Amino acid sequence: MGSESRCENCIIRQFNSLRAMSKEELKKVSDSKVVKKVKKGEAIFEEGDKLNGVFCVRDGVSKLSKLSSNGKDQIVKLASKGEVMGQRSVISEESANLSAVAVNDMQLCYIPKEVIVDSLHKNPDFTLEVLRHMANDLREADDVIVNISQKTVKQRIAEAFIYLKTNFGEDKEGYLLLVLSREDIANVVGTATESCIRIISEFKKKGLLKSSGKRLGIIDEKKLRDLAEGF
Amino acid sequence: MGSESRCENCIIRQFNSLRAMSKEELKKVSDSKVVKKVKKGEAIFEEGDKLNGVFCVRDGVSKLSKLSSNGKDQIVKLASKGEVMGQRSVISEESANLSAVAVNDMQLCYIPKEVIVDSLHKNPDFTLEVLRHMANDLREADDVIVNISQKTVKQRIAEAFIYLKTNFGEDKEGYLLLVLSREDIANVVGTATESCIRIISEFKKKGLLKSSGKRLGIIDEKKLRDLAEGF
DNA sequence: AAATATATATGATATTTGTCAGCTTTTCAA
DNA sequence: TTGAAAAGCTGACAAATATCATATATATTT
Repeated sequence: MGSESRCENCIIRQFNSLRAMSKEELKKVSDSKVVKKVKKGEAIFEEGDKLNGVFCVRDGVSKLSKLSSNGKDQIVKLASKGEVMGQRSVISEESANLSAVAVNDMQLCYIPKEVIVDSLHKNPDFTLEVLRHMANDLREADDVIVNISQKTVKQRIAEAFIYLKTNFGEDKEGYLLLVLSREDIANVVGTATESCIRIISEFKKKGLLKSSGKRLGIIDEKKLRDLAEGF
Repeated sequence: MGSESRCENCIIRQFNSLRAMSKEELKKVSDSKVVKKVKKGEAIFEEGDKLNGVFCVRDGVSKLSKLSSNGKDQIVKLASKGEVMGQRSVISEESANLSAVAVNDMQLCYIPKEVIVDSLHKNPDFTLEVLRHMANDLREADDVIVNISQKTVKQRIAEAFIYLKTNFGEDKEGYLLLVLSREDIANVVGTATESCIRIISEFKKKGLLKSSGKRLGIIDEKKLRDLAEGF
């Protein structure tokens, strides 16, 4: 087994709360973890599932969404390299409130909850680190609430593109690295797919966005930002 | 000083994360805390303030809201007896992302952050308890996101009344104990005040709600629930 | 009690957004 | 490669919601 498959040596850990674990704790995690490969479109877990562990994203992106009573999915968060999914459910000892589906091919480390829960009780540094991450998620969620209820669909779509660029980057040609379908973008923004398509078309016509195949790229970031702010 | 003014004896503590504190920790908290009285409409802290402590609600209700770029307030949470406000900012070492304003006359205990931060580093039981509360807030925030983006204003207002009844109760005459202005209800739901008033009027005409002065009461809870679910 | 301010109410209208239908393009597997 | 399925696109229309104007009721101050 290569040394990079040991959590102690995993660079990704630096980005999440596992960095606050001791050598011994990491050894336990590493010994009990299972590496999983998930293909684009496959589910990692579903709303209502009892999670017996958490998933640490090694590669790829997952959408965390919740089905509303009218049958539409609302994407609440996009989790990428370094993020830990399922923590909330394990901590609350509740079943998952969100579904996780792979947006592209993914590599995950599945860590059984026992070792996590054990550290939560014994290592305050780790617990505090998890708490800090959750505090950050909560602030982001509050921001999303304000945006969805106070901004127009056009503003939110403009904002979504800025978000995709700053969080997932773009290639040398200026296309967003994270490729989402129009439906997924609509589900992030909380609007109908057709409305989303219409506005993206409008942005293309106005020279704010460009597209090539299913890839989308930002041409005029400043104008998009202004739009998102309501100018 | 009456013994009920000592945190060790405070019943309210049973509802929040302070219950996981040791006797000694509570003694420290009690010695450093300051009781504050805030009148209806007064601000406790504002978005952007640096918080040097947290506020434990002893009595009354506070609205936690965020100003959007279009100048409207979005109420993200209503905090009542037992809840601790400002935790998130203290944990993240960031300035407040929300404003807190008293909805009615309030009594608060202000606890300097040092004693909280100290316990967060030393007492994993306490940290875990705070984490559990925050995990719960996060789940609630996710639910709000889905509701706001997928339900109609009418559904959300129906839901808001169910929420107000289950969380704050009603008097013997069947009026909600927590009295909110139509504007506040609109800001909880994320809609224009006029739209909110219109729908409340409609609900009154249909015999779902009743009003007397500024008090509002639920007449037909079942129909309200059905409405909220989209029937 | 009168005067003023604030909250609630309602109509008319404009804007935004969703829905349905049909069409074109792309993707993917047989 | 070719044909089915999925994704993207666009128009027409309907529904939901916001905005503006104005009226009335309620609360607050003088």
